[in-house]
Amino acid sequence: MNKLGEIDEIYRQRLVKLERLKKEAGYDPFKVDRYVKANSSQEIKDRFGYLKEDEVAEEEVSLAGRIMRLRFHGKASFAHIRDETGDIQLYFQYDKLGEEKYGFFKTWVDTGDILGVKGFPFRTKRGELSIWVTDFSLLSKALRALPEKWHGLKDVETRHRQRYLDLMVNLDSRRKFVIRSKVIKLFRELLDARGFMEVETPILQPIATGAAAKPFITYHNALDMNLYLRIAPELYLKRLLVGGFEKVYEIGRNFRNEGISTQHNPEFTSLELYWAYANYEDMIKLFEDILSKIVREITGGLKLEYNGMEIDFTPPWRRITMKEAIKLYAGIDFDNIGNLEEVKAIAKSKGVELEKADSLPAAMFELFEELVEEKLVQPTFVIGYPVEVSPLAKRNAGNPGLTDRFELFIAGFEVANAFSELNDPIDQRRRFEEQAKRRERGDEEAHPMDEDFVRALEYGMPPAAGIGIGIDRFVMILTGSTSIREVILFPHLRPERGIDEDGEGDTEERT
RNA sequence: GGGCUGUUAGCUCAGUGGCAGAGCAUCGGACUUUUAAUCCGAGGGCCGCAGGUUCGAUUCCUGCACAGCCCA
Repeated sequence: MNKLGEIDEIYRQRLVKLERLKKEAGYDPFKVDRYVKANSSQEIKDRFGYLKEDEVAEEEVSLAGRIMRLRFHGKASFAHIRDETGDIQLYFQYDKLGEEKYGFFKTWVDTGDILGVKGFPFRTKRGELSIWVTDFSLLSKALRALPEKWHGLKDVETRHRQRYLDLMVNLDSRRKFVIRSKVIKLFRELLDARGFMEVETPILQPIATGAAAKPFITYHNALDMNLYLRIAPELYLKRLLVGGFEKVYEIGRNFRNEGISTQHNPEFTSLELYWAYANYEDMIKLFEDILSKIVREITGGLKLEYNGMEIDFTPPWRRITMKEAIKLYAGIDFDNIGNLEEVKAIAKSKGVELEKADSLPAAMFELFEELVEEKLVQPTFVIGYPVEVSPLAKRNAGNPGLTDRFELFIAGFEVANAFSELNDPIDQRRRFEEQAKRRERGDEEAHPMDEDFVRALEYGMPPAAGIGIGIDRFVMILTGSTSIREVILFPHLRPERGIDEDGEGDTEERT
């Protein structure tokens, strides 16, 4: 890896070159503060695609970007310049530019430099649309060498630590983040068009609730109190329904103090949405619609390939109860199981050690996570979640042991979690108390009591449905990424040796 | 947290118990339509870090760090 503070041969040469450039040519590339560019490489390729070989356009264009490759041939040279829209070839010719300008180019311009360019679009003898350069400005210099032009930058660690390098040279990586941005924009557009209002609720919370997860703890000096980074915005958004907003959503970061994996980053982005006077069935319809529209907008169709699986987003998507799913995929029929000991024995025979489960429904949920989730490749709404594992969801009218909840699975992992919201303050208090008992027994992920939230429900919350969607995971599926780190610009990594190492242990000095 | 694998030049990678290698990149030279341009020449290394074994370790062993994958 190209370490911070490390002076290699190329760096040293470039430093000397920069000093010579300032002295001998009287030019400081870092003093340039703007460049008027009228065009982009993609626009030029689109507009002048009609040019035949050796044909030169009459219109002069200007663009700017990074020099990715350079080929000097005596008195004529080629380069490829990359801007946000892609690459285009530049042709520098002695006769066109004159001795001084051509000499400047040959002497001072390196790969990696940022160049502003004016010239005429033309097509070369070999058929590549290019710019016949009439003038250029060196806008910034690169002191470090670009990664190799053919193999590029492959090292995953460097790609994540130095994302700027990854984005510079790996166009597929750029593509993924463009898609990510578009997906978030599409959510906003589709929700705003349906009358939903985007809101912002606290990230620093006095108690961390709304999900089963361990929070990060931080400290507020002036208030002399601990605060938690939110694990979910859920309870604040529901307070807004109590307050009278009927359709709200929040797109933002949640923080969970848990392990890191290809599907988990300590901070991740969710969309949470609450919809008064609707139930979870309405939510299923809404998100079948919205998600399939996004898939179509991004990929141009409703089918896509992910990790060797073909996934078909054509609605309606399959619905299955958790009990049916376990019967179908794990061969365990809960209708024929009488007690916890029995299910633990069956689970063991399937190679699953039920550790946390202290009730039949909890065992069912754990078996589902262990044996079924990964098999749900096509978009599938799993319904019929036990009330024990759904402390914020409304009970099913016909079966009070179950809740009106669904989770959406795609490609074998959970993408969304939704339910008809529990709005009975008495039941909510009881369920918080049940969770509190779990905490006392050592379950750090159980919900703490939120007295103010219960008080809010006591004023009356309309019946409502809510949903939380993992944006990162959805983007993984849309971009064909098998690791969440591929769709997070700066994923969490341990400190790099010799760089941010001193970030540990000196917190006192920074207060 | 556990297991496996990896860490060698700016990048991508070979390699060996006995002088550290290639391609690209870089530097010098030639070349006025190239496409991984070509040709001639040159420089560049804490072989992740720390110990151990050995006459000798980049190589073998142990520990540590970081990363990737799998499992929990």
